[in-house]
Amino acid sequence: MSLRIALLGLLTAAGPSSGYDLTKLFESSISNAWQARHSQIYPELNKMAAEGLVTVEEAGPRGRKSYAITKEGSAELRAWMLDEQPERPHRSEGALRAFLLPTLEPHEAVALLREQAKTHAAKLAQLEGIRARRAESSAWRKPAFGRYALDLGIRQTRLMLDWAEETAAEIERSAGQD
Amino acid sequence: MSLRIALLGLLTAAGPSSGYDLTKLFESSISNAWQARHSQIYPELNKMAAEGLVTVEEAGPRGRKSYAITKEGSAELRAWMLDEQPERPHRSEGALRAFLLPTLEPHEAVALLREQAKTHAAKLAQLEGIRARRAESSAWRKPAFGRYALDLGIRQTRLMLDWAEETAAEIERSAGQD
DNA sequence: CGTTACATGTAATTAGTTACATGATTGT
DNA sequence: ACAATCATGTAACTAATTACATGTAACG
Repeated sequence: MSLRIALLGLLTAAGPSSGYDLTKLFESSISNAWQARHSQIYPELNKMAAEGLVTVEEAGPRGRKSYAITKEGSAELRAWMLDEQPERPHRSEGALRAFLLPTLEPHEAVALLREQAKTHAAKLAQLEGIRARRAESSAWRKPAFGRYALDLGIRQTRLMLDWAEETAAEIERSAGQD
Repeated sequence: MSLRIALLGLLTAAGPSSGYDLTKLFESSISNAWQARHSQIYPELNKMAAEGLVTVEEAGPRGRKSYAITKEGSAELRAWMLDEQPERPHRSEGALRAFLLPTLEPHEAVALLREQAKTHAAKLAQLEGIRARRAESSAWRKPAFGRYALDLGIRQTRLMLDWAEETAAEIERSAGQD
């Protein structure tokens, strides 16, 4: 269901778009929140069109199909935002790795965490760059789109960075006592 | 692949266990990191046994099968921890909601965020309770198992709580200026 | 004329959820 | 006897990934 919601959200945020456009939007704007490949997006758009959540304006070069959200689509999106239960199953390879850290030798765990800290630092720099350069650059209909998710993404990345560094330091300290 | 890793990790952390035990461990200990139903766990254990990553000691009442990790299984787990690429696709309904916040009226968004803050506060209290009561209570072979993942979970939950409250306050402030 | 980007699809496979199905042991 | 818990499985379906397949328009 969430793919559908993400598509309806992008159509609201960016206005009428093709499947191709939406595929790129997944990569460029909400990849921290959700992602999908074109092979999943195209069939879903066709299903949604059949159900009346979006309309197709078949026009444009190369068989391009532009989709626009309908009243029904907006209602579905709104219902999801307001009604849906808060806590759905959540999977995180990062958290799984955290759980499994004690399967490694302390020096290996420390090296792994330091490596990950580097990756998170790079991602953090990238996200902060986006925040600095945002403003009117984006294609959103309201400037607020993307802002809250970006802020959340920056906080989460910083959290992972701090956690990795502090946990590495802690393991080093306790291993040194042996 | 991650289900397999999670199972190998639990068998390392808790020692030989049945599919039933592992199903409960998913619920009670690593639900923040990964979850799986028995209908996914049982077939996966059988596949892993066929591939030699675990051994079956068919014994115990009610057709209970106890699984133990093998050398090959440990090697697979270790390889995943050390070799695997860091950034795999990540989906988060929480982040998707954050992106979609501007589709709501400001007062609705504020109400939603405050509601979520409550949920996160409850979860935080629960996790901190677990941390306070831990020590020798758990079935882990090393006391460190669960500790790093629990710390990470607490940090992440606190982050969501803070983000929800601060974002609610911010939206309220900017909506008040209209 | 060739390459890159645009543009849409389907097929095969793997991962995960929900529902169905069955039976044994323990405790009251 | 009854209920709760232990214990394992399969079937049907939905979600997602990877690979296959095709063709058009724009740019140099």
